[in-house]
Amino acid sequence: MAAEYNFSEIETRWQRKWEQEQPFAASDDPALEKFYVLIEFPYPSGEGLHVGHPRSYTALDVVARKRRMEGYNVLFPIGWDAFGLPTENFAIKTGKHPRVVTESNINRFRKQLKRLGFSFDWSREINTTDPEYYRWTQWIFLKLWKHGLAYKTEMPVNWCESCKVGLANEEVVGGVCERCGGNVVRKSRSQWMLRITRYAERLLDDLKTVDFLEKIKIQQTNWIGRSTGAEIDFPIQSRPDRSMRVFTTRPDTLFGVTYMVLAPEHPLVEELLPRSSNPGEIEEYREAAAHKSDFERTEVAKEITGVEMKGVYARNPATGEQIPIWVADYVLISYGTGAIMAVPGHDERDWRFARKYGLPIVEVISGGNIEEAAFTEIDQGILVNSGPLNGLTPDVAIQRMTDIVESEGYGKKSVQYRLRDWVFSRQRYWGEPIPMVDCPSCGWVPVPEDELPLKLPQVEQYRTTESGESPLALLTEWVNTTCPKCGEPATRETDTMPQWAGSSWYFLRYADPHNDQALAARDKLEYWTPVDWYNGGMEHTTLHLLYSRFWHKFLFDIGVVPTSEPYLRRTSHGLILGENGEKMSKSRGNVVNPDVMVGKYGADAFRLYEVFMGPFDQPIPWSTQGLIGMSRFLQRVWDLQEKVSWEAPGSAETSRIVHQTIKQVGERIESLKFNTAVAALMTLANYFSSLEEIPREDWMIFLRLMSPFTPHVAEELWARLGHADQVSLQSWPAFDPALAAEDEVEIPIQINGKLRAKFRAAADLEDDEIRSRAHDEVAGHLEGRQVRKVIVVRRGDRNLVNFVVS
RNA sequence: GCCGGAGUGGCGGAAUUGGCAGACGCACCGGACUCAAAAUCCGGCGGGUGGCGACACUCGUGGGGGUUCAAGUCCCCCCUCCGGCACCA
Repeated sequence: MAAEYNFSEIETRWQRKWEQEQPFAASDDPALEKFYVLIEFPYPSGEGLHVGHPRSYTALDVVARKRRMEGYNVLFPIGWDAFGLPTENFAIKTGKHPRVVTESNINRFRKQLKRLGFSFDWSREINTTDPEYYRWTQWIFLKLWKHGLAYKTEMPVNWCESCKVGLANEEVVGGVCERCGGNVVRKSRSQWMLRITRYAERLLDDLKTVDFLEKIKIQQTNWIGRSTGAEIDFPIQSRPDRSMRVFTTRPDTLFGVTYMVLAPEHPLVEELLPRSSNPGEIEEYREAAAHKSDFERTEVAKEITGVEMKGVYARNPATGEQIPIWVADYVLISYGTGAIMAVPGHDERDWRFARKYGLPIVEVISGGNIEEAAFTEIDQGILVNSGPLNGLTPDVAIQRMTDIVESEGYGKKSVQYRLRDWVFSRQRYWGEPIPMVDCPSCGWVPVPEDELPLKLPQVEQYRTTESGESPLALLTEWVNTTCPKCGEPATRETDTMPQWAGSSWYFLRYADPHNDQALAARDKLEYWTPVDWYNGGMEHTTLHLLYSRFWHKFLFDIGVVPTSEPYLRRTSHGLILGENGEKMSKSRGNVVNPDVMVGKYGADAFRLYEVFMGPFDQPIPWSTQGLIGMSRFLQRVWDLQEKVSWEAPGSAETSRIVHQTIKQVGERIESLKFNTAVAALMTLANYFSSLEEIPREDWMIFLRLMSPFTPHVAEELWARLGHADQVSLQSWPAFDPALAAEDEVEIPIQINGKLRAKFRAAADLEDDEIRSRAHDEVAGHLEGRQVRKVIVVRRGDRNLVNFVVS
């Protein structure tokens, strides 16, 4: 009689062995074929591990373990994305240093992860808050600066009026402060920016070269938001030396322009103000627009407003017509040229605006009813009232007009991106200090590379100052320094980097985590990168993925990394919801604690449930009952070892099912269908339990297939067969199609598409034979009816006969 | 508003991409074991009609229409839910 299935004893024992022997450490041997599996490294929050974390980790652990068994040298690393707001907020509340808080959070996370038996290479653990790590984050920043990709400019920040704190965008929820619910306004501040827009085109085009889930590519594409069109100059009548440049995607509608609009922040407004007859009114409007928060600006979206610059006119370069100029905040300074030509007949917003202020609406494309609504279709209608464009379709007219403006010299083809430059400053304590010095005579001067890391100094308080500066600004002796260039007194930058900084390159550090000469040695990067398979949450598809691709492309350009894309394949997992189907949160009281679950049912059952619960990429509600089902399954598997026999002869049937399972499990892991991979294993186990004896060879195959999912129990059962080595270090079972093939198949018979009967036949039976056997089987149904056609389908194990009768 | 995803038993979900709808698991029901319960094992489990019965017929994948010998899967229209973006010219 075998011993009880004591999962906790078994799991602790194997985990201890792995801890001592480090069997999953990746070796830097270039002779081996490598495979780099990456999960998003966690933020070590004070709440500890969430049941959502292990969903992705287990899935990729399955992949990593399978690849190892397939003979690859697998790198499956782990680390900590440890800078960030919750820790800082906790520090503000308790006065504990964020470093101390971070350390204890990490210790807890590490312990929790180890308890789940992931095959991480713990020797490569990294931590973004470690000065030896952020030294290189700062180094990359200096390189960006040197190449003109970092600059400082006035930018609005989110400012909570009641907390007196600058907020990150993520902390502004519905226009109010996430923590106190106070009103958030925009304050202008000088901020560090990164020119990600310079990479917009490559970030977009290179998506074609990588294997990301289609929806991820679509989200990135939308986020980058490429628009092609033309820039056109409209001369200002009273200022012949000035013109107003607009961007439009519809140059074909140039003859329909009835007014122009400048964004309130547009510099031309200032210039033209004295020429207008109503400067006061315009000033007032600008003031009001400036004081609107983002929230108000979008809230008021339905109500479109503006003010005319009376007495100032532009001239339509195509028609020579005089057109009025308006200032309106539905035009954004940050997109295009900050100015538009308004075509109310064929743009929905312009139409609403024209209606409201009684501006003329001219039809230049027939096909709609511009009295009712703007006609915006691009694949319908014919150009009218448009001189040389008359009679063309809009798509042709767009090309024609672009050529005209170019040849006439008042415009040019133009591509605009919705992507904005990356606001890289945070007025926060718990982040990487930006290694720059402000010198009165030299301007911004980088801290010399050999002085990195520029360590985060000790402070008394962690809160952003009343004036909205980082807490570092209060450290006079730290702020006051000398200029690295001229040696004169200068001041340090006190802003820190956003949390996105450390995570934009961490996967490179894993290749060579202890290097103190470079972020990683070139040969190690050449060996390990790019990442072969990266999985993470959909919430990171836009920002993190884009930022890290941007940094990687930059590092490629300056010769630091060998490839221009960091990740070959990117997949994503769905959220785990509470049992009630709502998002898990403390306030909803539906949080499931992984420690409790692992304690009660074991890590193997927990892992198995994490991947079995449903389709990997979809949100799924948690079900503790479902987890209990997994623990029952493992108990049954444990009991099966009783039946394993050296003598059992093995049968064709058993081999067939075993080999079908090898195929299914393998394929389903590769295509992220972990839930059905587990189902196939269960089917095999159910089959085993119907046998009197299980042939030892077949059982060994089963254990190898199980081991990526439930490594502890698989090792234990493997060891109990008398093996001294580990099952996770065995090779992945080879699939033999000949053994998997059925020699007899069941053939369903349909009459007019309706199932009427089935029969069993040899798999190699001739079609004619099948037809006549099938005919006999359903003779009763066919009596008195005329068979018009017989369809026989023979496709692998998909067989079918259909009689079409009348 | 725009972009994406989804809608299948009481529940989570399968269905090799046009070929037997409901794999696998949960819940539930019945039986065995037990003094009893739990655990475990065996059996059942979409709806309807007929039959004591193995079974037969019939309806059934959000709704409506279509293509096809054959539709959960393809096409058109509509409804609902989830995620992302949102005055982007």
